[in-house]
Amino acid sequence: MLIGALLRMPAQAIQRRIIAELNAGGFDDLRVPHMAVLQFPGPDGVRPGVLAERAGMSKQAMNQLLKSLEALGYLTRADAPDEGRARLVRLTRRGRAVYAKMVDILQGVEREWSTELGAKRFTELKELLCRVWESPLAR
Amino acid sequence: MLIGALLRMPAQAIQRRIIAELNAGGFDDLRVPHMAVLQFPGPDGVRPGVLAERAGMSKQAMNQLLKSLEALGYLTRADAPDEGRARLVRLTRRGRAVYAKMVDILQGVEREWSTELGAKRFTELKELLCRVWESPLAR
DNA sequence: CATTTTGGTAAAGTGGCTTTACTATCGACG
DNA sequence: CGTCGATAGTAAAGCCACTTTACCAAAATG
Repeated sequence: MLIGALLRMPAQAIQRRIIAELNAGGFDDLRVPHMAVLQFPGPDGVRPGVLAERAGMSKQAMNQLLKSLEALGYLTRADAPDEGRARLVRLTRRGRAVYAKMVDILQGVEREWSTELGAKRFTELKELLCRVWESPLAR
Repeated sequence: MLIGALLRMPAQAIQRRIIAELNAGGFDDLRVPHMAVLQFPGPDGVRPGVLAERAGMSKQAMNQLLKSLEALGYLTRADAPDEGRARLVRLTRRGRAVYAKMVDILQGVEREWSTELGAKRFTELKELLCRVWESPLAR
């Protein structure tokens, strides 16, 4: 079993679970593509272009997602105070609520994995993944 | 940093790299959605419906991908010998070539990570991910 | 101040996925 | 053996996300 599949499968499982639990928990208007915006570390105080680059998509595509989430009441796009042409995404109360819910869900996943693997091994896993993340390989 | 991001980011990086290297290596007609078919453990000898379930999409969507890959010469859809209504996907020579290329790319990634982390830690990482995969959590 | 670059927006086009609907085959049961 | 429900696959229409192309405004460059 190669590393690609070993990372992809649990990552997908977590993604499906987040969507399902958000939809069941009062945020039934969120769809898979919206996750590109809400992904860690979240869009609050960030420029649209930066979000686009993070998500690996065009600025236009990101802008559509942002307009959608703005219409649904999760965020606003305000003019940046310092630079005339820039804008800043700000989460609304509802936006902060959904982000907090996502953190909750993920912490639930971590508790389950920790029980399954043992706390020591789970910590080890996270540390190894952190090392990968810090290295330039994962970019 | 929560486990969702720690798994997602390297998984995405690997995905991007696979696409880029395949496109640069003589398979420039493959797009991201096609990866849903070529994903481990590969489509050879498998029924369309099974592939759809693996990829987490409808049978119709999978069928469109299969038709696309058939038109590009990567696979064929033959009638299953045992059951009249079933079909079996078979990789063509070109299909096997691209699958082998994907394995090559992933082994390259594994070598790099192994160098970066150290062989011992990399093996440890894979073993932990295997444990997660074997447990029912990752489904 | 003119030119280029950068951040963002807008609209049309493309393509992938879902929904709805259908055919063919298999298995179970009377 | 024949009917009926379930299963495997296909087909077409609609929707939605993303790209492409084009554009405007503000900043940086000279």
